[in-house]
Parts: sequence; structure tokens; C-alpha cells
Amino acid sequence: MAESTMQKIVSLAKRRGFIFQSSEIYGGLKACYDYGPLGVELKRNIKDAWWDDTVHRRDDVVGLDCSIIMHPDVWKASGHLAGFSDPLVDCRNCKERFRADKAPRAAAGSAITYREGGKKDGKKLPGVVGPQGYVCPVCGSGDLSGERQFNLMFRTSLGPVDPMQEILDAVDDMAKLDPAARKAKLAEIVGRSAVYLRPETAQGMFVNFLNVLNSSRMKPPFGVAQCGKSYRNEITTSNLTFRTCEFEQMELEFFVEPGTDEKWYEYWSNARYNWYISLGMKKDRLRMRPHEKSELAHYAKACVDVEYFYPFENPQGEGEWGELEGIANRTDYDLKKHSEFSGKDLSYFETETKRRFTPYVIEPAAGADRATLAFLCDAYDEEVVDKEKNDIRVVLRFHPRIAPIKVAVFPLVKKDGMPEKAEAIMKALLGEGINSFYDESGAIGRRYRRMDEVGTPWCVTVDTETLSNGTVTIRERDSMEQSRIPSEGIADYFRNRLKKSRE
RNA sequence: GCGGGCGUAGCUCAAUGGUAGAGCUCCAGCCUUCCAAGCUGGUCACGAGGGUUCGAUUCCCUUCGCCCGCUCCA
Repeated sequence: MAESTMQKIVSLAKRRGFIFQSSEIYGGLKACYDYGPLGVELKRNIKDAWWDDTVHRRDDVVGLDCSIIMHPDVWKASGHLAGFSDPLVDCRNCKERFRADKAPRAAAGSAITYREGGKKDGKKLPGVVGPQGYVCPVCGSGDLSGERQFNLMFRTSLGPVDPMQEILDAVDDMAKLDPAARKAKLAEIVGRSAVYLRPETAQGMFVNFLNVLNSSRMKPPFGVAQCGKSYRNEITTSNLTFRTCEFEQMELEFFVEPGTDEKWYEYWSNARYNWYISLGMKKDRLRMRPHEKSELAHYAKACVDVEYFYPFENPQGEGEWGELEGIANRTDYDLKKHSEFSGKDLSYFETETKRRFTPYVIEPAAGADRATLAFLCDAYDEEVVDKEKNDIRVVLRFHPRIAPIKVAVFPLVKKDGMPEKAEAIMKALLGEGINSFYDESGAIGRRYRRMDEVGTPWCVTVDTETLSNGTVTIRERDSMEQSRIPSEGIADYFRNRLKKSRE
């Protein structure tokens, strides 16, 4: 079996220090990943590009950085604490697991037929509906396990006393209580100190709405942006960093006057799509997928996903559309809910018009890890340089803005003072904040190829001509073409090229 | 969490009931005056724990992790 594109990318990511599995020397931890020296640069560059384009280059968006642990009531108001867990049930006949609330209903005890083993051609067998009052959506069997809750939020405790210790201390007294009172006591002990890791950064912007309004003198339409970690106990995780329990979000909550929300929803949908294109993402691998009415979250009036065609493997072959970002019209749901639960008025009074309204929210919520993975996959290319020699080069064609290393500096050979000159150029570039890398080992061609593999857009080579007239060779990653420029002012040269790459 | 497959150097693979080889990579050096695969030397592995056995990487059990499917995905 030939290695799939995804496998090659995973290998490259590990070999070159983009992504490692977490705690690898201890056997690894499920669905947790670490970013290596190059991966952290790539992800940072993506986050910086997002912050720069979303906050710095606009006058109507400000930033925020909230704590990951928030008041538990935040999650009651948002609906996460009550609704984040869906009861799941296993079918004992066909082993299917399904959501209880989505299963076909049937009167408990009534006669039904189901398919043996859940197979399409399975024999039809008689059965009865269990006490739950629904049947398996796949085979129709009524022989089901009990309903189980899966809370998708990570719970921990705030305070120096471990609730487990409190339970142990109280266990003898609890034994004397009747079962209902015992359960209540247990829930009371756990609930007293329970706090949750945020499952999304969005709520931080909503609960700080008044703080931002009063301190920043912003008026709708305006946005609050935040970039940070969120946590969800996903039932299934897969495809490297695509779905993980700990992930980083880049979220914008854009507050607008009701009635203008649809216009702004359109605006941000286009803006977000174009953002990925501006960073070099291939158009044929990016699409906008509006949600069906039935898919919409309870708070959303409309939602569209920006999806990327990842090279994930599946039975149909390679490639699968996966969500990068969701743009939702959250209406005034969140501000109203927090008003209700906190008792604070989160509406906005417009002085000029003497009107009071609760803003609608347009939310572009992007995954930083998903974007990083998508840009990595999108950049991956194998180019046949010489068919006869079977010379194939692996290139990561990152946009210069997100490339981990911007410039590599080489001496053509390791003598005649070339290494010293090259090192001086590298240091000059570093001194100007341009991430650069020096290498003198092996043949020059091999060094170019090594830089191709990590996506460095430019290589600078010091040769004999440098020693006589001060010019150096610039080698382009994408075209492999070379040109000469003076080594004097080389930092400005690259700064300009980086600036130009934004346009 | 369920079903199926898998786990040998950094990567991709091989062999074996008597403690493991290769290619590429990596490191040191040589050679190299502009595009990989030249020469010399070197580092590095049987995911973890238990059992069977004189002896286990190989057989068995458990566990951890990975992949595929289901499921889930505010």
C-alpha cells in the first residue's frame, strides 16, 4: 500500500518538528498533541495574522483575553451545563450507539420486528419495545442499554480542598441517609466547588460586554476578539489535530443593531472566506457550506461553515470536507440569557436616537489548530524536478506571512570566509526580527531542498562574488529561480517582500 | 464508548522462541563554487506491564496509543 498524502504529512510534521504526539515517551495521550519548534511558529503566525487582520487593521474591533475558568453560572446561562450532555444509548442487538432523543418512538411493551444483528439482509425477528419507549434507529430492536450522560465540559474544582477528600470524610454519615438524600449530599459536595474549563471563548465576550462598552467607548456595530484555549470532552477524536479535547479558538463577537444583522452576517461570511484565500489557501479546496435549518444550534438564526478539503483517508479515497470556521448569527440570545441569569441589563442605549436595544451578534469562530492543519496540508506539494533521475522535491508552499522560517542563509562552501559572512547576514536578519536560519552542512542543493521541506520562502547564498562585490544569491522556494542583490540592506529587502506578500 | 485492523530506530519497512537488519534521516568529518540520492565514521528501536518458558520482540492476557467505521461534534 502506498503511503497516503495524510501519512506523508504526518511523518513530515513529526520529522521536521511541526507536530508531536503529547507525552510520547510515556506512550502518548489520546488526541493530545504538541507543536514543535516549527509548528509553534506556523501556528503563531496564523494567530498573529488573524489578530492583525481582525483587530489591528480595523477601528471597530477590540481584543480581550478571558480566564479559562469562569463562574459556573456562565455555563448555566449559556446552556452548556444543562444541554451540553446528550443521553446516549447502546443497542444490544446491533451494537449501534445513538441519541435517545433522536430515536424512533414506540409505545413501551408494544410488539415490533427488528433485523437480526442489524444487517441489511438480517432475518426479521419479533420483539417488544422496552420501557424507554423508543427503539434502535438502525435495526429497530427494543433491547437497549440504559441512557448515559456524557458531559462535554471538563469539570474541576476551585479551592484548596479536594472534593474527593470531602466525600471520603462524609462517607460514614452518608451511609445513614436514605438513597435520595445521599445522592443530594454527594451532588452538593461536588457542586459546591465545581468549576468548568470553558468549552468556547465566546461567553467571555458576552459576560464582558458592559466592561468593554464602558472602558473602550465602542458603539455598535463593533466587535470583540479573543484567541485562546477551549476544552471539550469529545467522544471521538481523530485526524491528528483536527478534533482534539484541548484546542485553540480565534473568535470574534460582532455586536450590531437588530435589523442590520443579516447584512453583517453576509459581510463577515465573505470577509472570513477571503481571509483564508489571502493567506494562499487554494480556492478549490475551500468552500462555504450554509447550515440547513435542522442543523442550526438553538441560538442561531443562520450559520455557515468555512470548510477545507482535508486529505483525510476514508473508504471513498482521499479527501474530506472538514470545518475550519463557523460564522453564526447568534441573534440576541446570549446577551439576553446573561441579562436574565445575572440580573444585569446588557442592552445598549444609543444617545443620538434615544433608543435602547439588545445587540445581535455575528460570530465568526475559527479553530486555530484546524487552520494550522489546513494550511499545512494545503502547502504540501511534491514536485517532479527531473523525471529521468526520479528527482522529486517535497515543498511546503506556505504563504510568506505564515512560513515558520522566512530566510535561510548559506555559505556556498565551507571555506574562504564564506561561513563568517553568511553568519553575519543571518544575525543581521535576526536582529531585524526576521526569523532566519543558518546552515553550512553538506552540498548546497541539499540545503535548498531541506528548506523547501519546511517551507522557507527564500534562501540567501554567500559565494565568491559576495567576497568581491558584496552581492548575494537569492533563491526562490517556489520557482527555484535565482537572482543577485546587494547584501547591504538585505533586511529591508526581505521586509519589503514580506509586506508585498500581503497585498 | 462499541466493532475491525495495527504497534520493531526520527521516518518507511524486514527478520527471528536463543536479545534484531536495511534505506532514508540525523550527528561528526572529508569532498563539494548553486539544486537531493559521493566517501568515512557514529547515535538511535522490539509502546508498557504481567504470564507461559531454561530463555519472548516472537505465544497468551491486560493496558496505553494509532488508523478505519459507528457514534458525537454550541
